[in-house]
Amino acid sequence: MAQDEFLSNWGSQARKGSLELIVMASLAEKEFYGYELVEHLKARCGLTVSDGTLYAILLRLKNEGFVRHRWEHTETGPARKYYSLTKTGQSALEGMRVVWADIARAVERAKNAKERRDV
Amino acid sequence: MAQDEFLSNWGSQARKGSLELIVMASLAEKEFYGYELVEHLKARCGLTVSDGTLYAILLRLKNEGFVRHRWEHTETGPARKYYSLTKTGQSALEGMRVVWADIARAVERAKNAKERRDV
DNA sequence: GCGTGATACCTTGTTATGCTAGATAGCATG
DNA sequence: CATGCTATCTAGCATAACAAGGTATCACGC
Repeated sequence: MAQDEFLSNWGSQARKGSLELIVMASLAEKEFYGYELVEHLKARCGLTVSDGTLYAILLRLKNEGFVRHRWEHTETGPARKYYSLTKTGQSALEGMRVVWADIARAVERAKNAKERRDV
Repeated sequence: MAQDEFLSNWGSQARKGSLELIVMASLAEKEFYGYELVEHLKARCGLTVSDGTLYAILLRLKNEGFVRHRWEHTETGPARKYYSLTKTGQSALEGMRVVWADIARAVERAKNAKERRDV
């Protein structure tokens, strides 16, 4: 595999899970509809996510009971499905933040092992 | 799904990719043999990884040309396969660190969105 | 009315990775 | 020769990101 191709693929794998956390953290901030969230993630987090990926995540979160949605009609286009975080979702988000912090810490430790050993 | 079960499963997903980065960063520090690495990750990074997971990673990294290995016989037990990072692996590790930093930054931004918006 | 484009939602199939559970094998001790 | 510790490797499963495509609404030009 070419180096660029490897990195691209590895990035997809490394994003697993983190996207769910990012979506839930965003919904904890305010309501979003799907299409809006795609643009939000690009502008705010520098993440280019395809809408197919995002809708799959929202569906999973809904099946888990972490988000709910309400329809809102518009006069300038198709209706929008606004998502918001449930109480269960907020509680799950707390747990996910802890797990993520553990992973991030493990990566930091491994990355800085050499420097810290020299101290 | 129970909350604990969800978190456990989500953690597995979120670890994807990060383990490869952690292993390569560890090998950049010094040589390891597989079994040793399992204990190293537990002690140093607080990560409990099964050996099956680790050997699969090492095999993939070897197929990519990121690590090489040498056998070393012992007198107190079975032979050990010592892994070390190749030049290609070092270069890939640099790229992975950049990608990981992007992901970590995106998560941090999403997590802190509320606070920062209030500033 | 009819095509084009923008908005907005959803589905399907592929692929890669971590996890569980097992298999194999050397050495030491009783 | 059975048990336990070390050490490596394999097979099958579940899950999430991604690409590609489909459906439907509204506005605009012709």
